[in-house]
Amino acid sequence: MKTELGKKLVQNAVELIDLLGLEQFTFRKLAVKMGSAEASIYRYFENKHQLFVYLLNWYWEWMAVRIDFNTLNVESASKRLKIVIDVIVDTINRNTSIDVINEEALHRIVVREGIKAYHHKLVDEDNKEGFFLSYKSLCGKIASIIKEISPDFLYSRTLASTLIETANNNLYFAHHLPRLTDLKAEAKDFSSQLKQMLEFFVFGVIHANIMMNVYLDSELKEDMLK
Amino acid sequence: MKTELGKKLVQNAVELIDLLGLEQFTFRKLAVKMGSAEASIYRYFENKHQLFVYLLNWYWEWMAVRIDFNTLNVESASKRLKIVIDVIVDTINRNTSIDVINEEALHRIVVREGIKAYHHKLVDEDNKEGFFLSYKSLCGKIASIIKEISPDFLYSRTLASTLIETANNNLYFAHHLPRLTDLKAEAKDFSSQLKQMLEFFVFGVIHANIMMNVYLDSELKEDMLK
DNA sequence: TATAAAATAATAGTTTTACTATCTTTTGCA
DNA sequence: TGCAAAAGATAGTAAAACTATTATTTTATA
Repeated sequence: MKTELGKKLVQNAVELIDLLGLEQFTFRKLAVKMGSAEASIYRYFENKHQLFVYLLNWYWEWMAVRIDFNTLNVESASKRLKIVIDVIVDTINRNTSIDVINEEALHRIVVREGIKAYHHKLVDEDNKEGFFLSYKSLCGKIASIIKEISPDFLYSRTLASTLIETANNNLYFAHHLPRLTDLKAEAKDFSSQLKQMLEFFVFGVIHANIMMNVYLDSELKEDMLK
Repeated sequence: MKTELGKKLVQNAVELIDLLGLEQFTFRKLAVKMGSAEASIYRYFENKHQLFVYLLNWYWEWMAVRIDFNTLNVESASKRLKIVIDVIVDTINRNTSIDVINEEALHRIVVREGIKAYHHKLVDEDNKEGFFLSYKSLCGKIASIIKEISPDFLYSRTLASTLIETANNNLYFAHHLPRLTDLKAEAKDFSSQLKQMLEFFVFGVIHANIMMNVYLDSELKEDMLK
């Protein structure tokens, strides 16, 4: 991101992956789009996978920054968690003339193909290299908010990663595999419906154990206990 | 699956994808392993992606059969849903001499790379071809059990797909990205811990609206409502 | 049973992708 | 001005993805 070519590279990579999909995207095509040479790109990234992971890290860190910015001075942990959901679901309006990265295009890439970064045979090697630190840190940030809301909640990390993945999945499903979700992509208030559903899921689970102790109907309680 | 070569192909494909990962797996390597020719494989499958989708469909249909078999004559919908969770999490002991498909290897493939089947640029084309009917039908089956438990629950499809994906994710995370889950892969009773967690999540969400009406503490209720 | 048609197998290609090597040119900047 | 680092141009290799062609076997039925 320090050199002109580096910026151009990342900018064009996001646009081209958004357009072609990760599988059809090649360094050669990127070079042609940029009016540059394939070999020049290899000076920045060893291969397509490393470029992809770089872009995802950029996204995850951008998310963390947006969460920090938007939750600053918000006392209530519950309110902060709701803001997290807003940040995950919404993309912001970007300033085309200033921004290097097209955040909306990158968001589409993340929703469609982000999981591929870590769902492969060589995850462990990648993980040792620190490829997923940003994602793990983002989940950690969300998990700690959950812990604030309910300190004795056992599954804060799982809930944090599930929140992110469920948000992206249902956005994707609504557009491409509608039978896998209850949301309708056509709905005018789709994004607020998605947020509402995520809040329902997240707060439902967080308060499940609290509520279990209150709601003493034996049959239901039995359902929830092993 | 009707011809000898077809069986050998599918059997060897599962073993090789398990071993190499989808990216490193090629038709040439498969042909060498089978002692057959690359072109012969192309007569069965147009390309690697179609073979992969075939294997996933086999898996999803196998899951549906196992669910039907194990929930037969089980009255309580809650109990049936728990059985669904058991079926998703556990792999069964296989009979090496009879089975064409190594279900444990296929399960590892699904957990690690199953999502790649539908997370790509050409989903819509694939979906039109009916590539994901088995998966959608499996989710539908689970969603209808959820509906039985709570007929006014709004998110049965989402919860069904989230259940499957969360089960696979947390199994995968525990082994490769432990900071993204609360479960410990080393734990002796790992699989029962995973089931317990999934039950907690699923029943927690299902009963969230019921319990909301009972648990009237205003602050918490406010948290859960938009 | 003979034989043509159809299905399957093996062989040998082509094209594209992923990556490397090498040399030349440009450019930032001391 | 000089010079090191970055970038560009060119050309290559190895493997992957896919195809066309020919050979062999199976099957269908006269």
